[in-house]
Amino acid sequence: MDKGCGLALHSLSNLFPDNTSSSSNSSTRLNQNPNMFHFPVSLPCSRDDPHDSGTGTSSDENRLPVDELDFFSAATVNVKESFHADCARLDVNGLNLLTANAGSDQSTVDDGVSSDVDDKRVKNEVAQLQVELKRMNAENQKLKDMVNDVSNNYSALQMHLVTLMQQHQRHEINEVKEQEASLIVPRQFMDLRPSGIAETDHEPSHSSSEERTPSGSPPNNVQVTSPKDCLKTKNPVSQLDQESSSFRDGKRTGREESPESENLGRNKLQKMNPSKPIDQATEATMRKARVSVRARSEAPMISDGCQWRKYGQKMAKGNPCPRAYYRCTMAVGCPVRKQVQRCAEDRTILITTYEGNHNHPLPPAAMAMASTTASAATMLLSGSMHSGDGMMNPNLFPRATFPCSSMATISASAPFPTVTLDLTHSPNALQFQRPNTQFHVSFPGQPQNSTSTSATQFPQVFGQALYNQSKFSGLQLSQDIVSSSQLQQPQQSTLADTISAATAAIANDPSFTAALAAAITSIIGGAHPNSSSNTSNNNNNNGNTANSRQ
DNA sequence: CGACTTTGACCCGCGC
DNA sequence: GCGCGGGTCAAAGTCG
Repeated sequence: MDKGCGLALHSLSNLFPDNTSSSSNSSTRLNQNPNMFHFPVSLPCSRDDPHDSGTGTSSDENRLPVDELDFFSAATVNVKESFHADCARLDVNGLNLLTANAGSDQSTVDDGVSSDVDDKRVKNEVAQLQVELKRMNAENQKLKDMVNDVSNNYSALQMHLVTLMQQHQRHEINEVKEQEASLIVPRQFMDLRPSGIAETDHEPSHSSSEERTPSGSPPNNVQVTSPKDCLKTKNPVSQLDQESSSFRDGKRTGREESPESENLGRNKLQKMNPSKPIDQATEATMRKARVSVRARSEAPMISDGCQWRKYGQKMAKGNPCPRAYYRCTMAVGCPVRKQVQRCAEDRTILITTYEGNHNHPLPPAAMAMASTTASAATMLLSGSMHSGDGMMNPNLFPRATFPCSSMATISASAPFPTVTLDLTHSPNALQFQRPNTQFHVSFPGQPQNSTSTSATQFPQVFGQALYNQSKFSGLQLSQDIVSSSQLQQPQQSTLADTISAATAAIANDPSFTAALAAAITSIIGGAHPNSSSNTSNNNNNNGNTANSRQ
């Protein structure tokens, strides 16, 4: 009940901001913590304010202590009048507090009568508290429903997004294949590969995923297990993951889970079967497509909802900070890896590069990041893998305006096609300002100065993924990305507010859970984010052992 | 004792 | 062919 008293004091003071005579202590407390959540119940301690000197009025007791009764008997007129005025105003404010007792309390100073009155008042207060408790429970249930709705909507949107992306990719692949078919036909006559491979290579009925599956790999190496099939039907994201993992499975050699041997097998296979340069390049690009996130963080690693195991560390050239290599450990054989390195120029900037797609179910927090990487890989492939010279074909990108086009660059520095999201600029500027985030789209073999024509057409669907990621993964997000994604978002103004509040919290604490709490808080629209960020942050860190151990 | 990190060695691709 | 740099492996060490 002590906590309830504290809350009640704040509530009462909140209702009576000009009440200084009777509740000086409560006013003092309010001033000390003006941001405390104002629980709208103010019954048990409303009367002990004037003499709150440690004796404490317990509402669990039906009878007040004698000294308190004596206090009532000897109370000054000013205090009494102020108290009853408080009660009257409390009633006016719709809480119906103490009004039944106010008159009788004013009419008598007899201890016995006052005791009865206090009993009634306490009972009344208990009843009021119970009503309020019920109301709060109902409100909590509403909030739970809201959170569930948001989560469900997010999942549904994510699935829909990936489905659309796959459809789009298939469409583009078919178009390009038709275009390339006429160019490749003369070369096919020079191929020494078995005809069966050529048939499968150009089998029009195959989906894009099947086409990415190495047709030259031994069939018995392709794992089509029932759990994965279940994943395929359940989750489009997992379906993407399954595509990438299945083609890796086809490459596996002696060491089952060794990515190195995968590369080795892939390279050997490519040497043995050089007649499929396009598909092999496609596979390599698919595996090497990367999403790089630059964010300011003092933590050794950003929390993204996955569990990672460090498997290596190297000193990269030109950077005094070591580069750490992590592998996803949420499932055996998950091909997803990430590299974490601090920026050489600004060591407060943490550069996290993701590669690959998960082949297992993910928690919601990790789903956001997985969706982003999958989206990035898909988008990169749709623009890079089918152009004959390795250059990105802008015509393959859906038409979408990208507000930060001036900040987008195409770099040849990246060895693999890489999308870089630069989130290192001032989080305060995220509130309602425009471009601070730089968005880089890097492809190998492209000159640095061939800027932004392709990036301007970068699908806004990726912006959607980034929006989701930033909202649910604890990453800072610029209004640039958000604004592009909001082209598909209803309730734009409220979303902007939500994102602004969430990013403000994220700037202080880059953990996912804190961001989620802040986002939910902002959706709810009233509570203070500091009430939940600390504990949620601790919980989140527990889920990332690799992070905690560093 | 199992899970994880550290770190030197190894492999591979690429440029010269 | 050689050297460099990136990426990974795996034995040893560490931690809870």
